[in-house]
Amino acid sequence: MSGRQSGRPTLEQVAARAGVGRGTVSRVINGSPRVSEQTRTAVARAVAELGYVPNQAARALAGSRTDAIALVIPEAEARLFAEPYFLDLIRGVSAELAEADKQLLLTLVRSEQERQRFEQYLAAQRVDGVLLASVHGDDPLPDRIRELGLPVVMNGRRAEAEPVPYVDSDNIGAGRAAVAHLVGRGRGRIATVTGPLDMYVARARLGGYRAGLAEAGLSPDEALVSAGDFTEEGGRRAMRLLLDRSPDLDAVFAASDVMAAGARAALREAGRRVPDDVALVGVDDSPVARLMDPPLTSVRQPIEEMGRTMARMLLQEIAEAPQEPRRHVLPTELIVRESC
Amino acid sequence: MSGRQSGRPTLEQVAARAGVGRGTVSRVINGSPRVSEQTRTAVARAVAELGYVPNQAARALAGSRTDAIALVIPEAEARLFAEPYFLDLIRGVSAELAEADKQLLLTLVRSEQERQRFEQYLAAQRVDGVLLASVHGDDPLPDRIRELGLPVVMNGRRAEAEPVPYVDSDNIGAGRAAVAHLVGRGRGRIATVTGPLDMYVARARLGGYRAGLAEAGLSPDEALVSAGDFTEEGGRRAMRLLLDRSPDLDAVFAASDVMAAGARAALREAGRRVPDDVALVGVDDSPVARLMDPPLTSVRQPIEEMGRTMARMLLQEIAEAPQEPRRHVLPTELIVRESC
DNA sequence: CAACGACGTGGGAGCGCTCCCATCCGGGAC
DNA sequence: GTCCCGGATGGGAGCGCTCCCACGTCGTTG
Repeated sequence: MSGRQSGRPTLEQVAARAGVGRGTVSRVINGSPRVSEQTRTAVARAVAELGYVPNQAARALAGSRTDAIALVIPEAEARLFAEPYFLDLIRGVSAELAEADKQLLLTLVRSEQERQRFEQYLAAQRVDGVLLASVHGDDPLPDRIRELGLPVVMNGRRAEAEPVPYVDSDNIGAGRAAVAHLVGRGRGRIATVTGPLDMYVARARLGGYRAGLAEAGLSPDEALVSAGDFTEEGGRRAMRLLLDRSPDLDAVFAASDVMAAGARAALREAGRRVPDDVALVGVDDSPVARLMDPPLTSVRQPIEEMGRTMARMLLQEIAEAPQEPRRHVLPTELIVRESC
Repeated sequence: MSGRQSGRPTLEQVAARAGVGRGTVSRVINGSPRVSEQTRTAVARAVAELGYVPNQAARALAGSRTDAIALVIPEAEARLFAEPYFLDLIRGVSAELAEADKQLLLTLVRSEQERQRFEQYLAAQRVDGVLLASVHGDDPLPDRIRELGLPVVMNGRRAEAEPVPYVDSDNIGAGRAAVAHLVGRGRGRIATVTGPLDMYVARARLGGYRAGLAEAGLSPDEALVSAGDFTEEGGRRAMRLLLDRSPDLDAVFAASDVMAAGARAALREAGRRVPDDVALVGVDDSPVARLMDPPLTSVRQPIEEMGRTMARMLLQEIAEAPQEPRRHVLPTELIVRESC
């Protein structure tokens, strides 16, 4: 209730009130150990009395660090995965950053022009590091950012071997688990609707599918593989193609829930019952899976946890104290419902 | 390709290169008209040659404006509306801000403690203004922020009469449109599953439902009104209750798609066919609506447009040049599908 | 008992920009 | 020719902080 007369208080004013020097207050604020207990309390009281809050701009200017990190999401993908994927990711990142008292700058990139503008930001020293979601197979951005000297962590990777630090989910394991489950239910003609194969995530899930077949002693059959594009319509088309080519299939592993929904519609059109005639498994465990009829068995990714891990890794890179490895592959989990 | 030797270039260096003073370069950068054409070009060339990008922190410190705005989303709601609602909103906000070259700081608030921390940020002068999504009926935050002297714009409102600038969708119109459609299809016993009535949005949709009945000359019946909580489970419970109380109902207006999905499940359990026995309408036009069986008729809100409008309003408030009114109610639109 | 670290502290020197005032220049009015 | 005015320009004075060096003031060592 005091000392509020002229704008926000500054370090200087706190120092005067506590009867110490500017440097000392700064030390207390930043938790330096080189301050006596007595002084510390005196300063803390002055801070409380004046309601002092450090000016972020001044801090950033003097200390050349912003306490903010950027999360970049390509707009096209945000639309594609309309699912809560990105929200979950954001939630995880946000939670971890909040604990570290860092700001989250969200950047939706929707055009090449905006991507360039974003590189400008980086150059303007607005953030201490960058989180990249959903990187394309040939995206040069991660490397560009590193050239600028900024720490980066990606969600997913561009290829099996990825030089830039990343957090991915075990997409191969996801495919294997799905196939194993279907095999366990007695299915022997298991088809798959893949994502676009220029994305590593799609290739990995397909690889898992193949590995699953091999482990079950089933021989691969390219007629049972059809490429979708992670959209519902794409799933529908791919499913029609599969039914056409291999009418005897008795199960389908769709590389995403949305495609599974499309496949389900195509199955209905074709008069196939789920799960009686054809069992169905998706990936993502999105709300859509729960609401489908019948509810969809799906492989869950720990999306929020990926977000948290990314943020944690980035903070360590920024602190130049990477304690964890620079690559993380988090486990997936099969959620069994009535679709198989 | 030049002058890259010592960190990023500063204003001073650009000035030296262009053979002018610091002030002049600043004027050019900021588009001041008081610069001769000739000087302007010379400076522009120096900027390009050195790859100069203004340091944001220095700008903020000297100019006391940050070119960043905060978007605050209560975590609980983000979970509730798991739908793409917030992503769409973010998309709109982001698009508008990108055009104005402003940064978007996303803040997910998940506890009272974090809310207080957020107020600290504001005091730390990190942002020029605040966008508030999904405000509770009795949320004091909007007023608190205004007390701090920061411009605010909310998404939705706390009550019919709302002092703080806001952008809302026409929820009353949504209810009326839904009912009118059902009446047009020959339904006469139209029930509704509402949202939690301590939220204005829920009350408004209920109000629209009632207005719709009145306009059709149907008499209201409280046995046809049941409160949900915007969750699937809540929708299911409310629907069961309605079937119990009014077995003769022939249509339901659910105040959200998610609740409609719950209601649909309850109808299935009860052996009622949709739309033959009971017609169903939701609100949001979310992906869930499209994927339901049968696909759900739903009232679409212009979410992304709301985001854009909010951002535009806020920018005007910041510039102290509000050209638009401080309240916006955007129209909704009925998307007809097979559920009625 | 002098010399010497170690610790706690004060405050100068910037960080890179914006704001603003003083200065300069040229052309028109008298 | 002199005076005046307005537009263009240079650069000082901060903005509020961090960094770091210098300065006591002790307790300890030889």
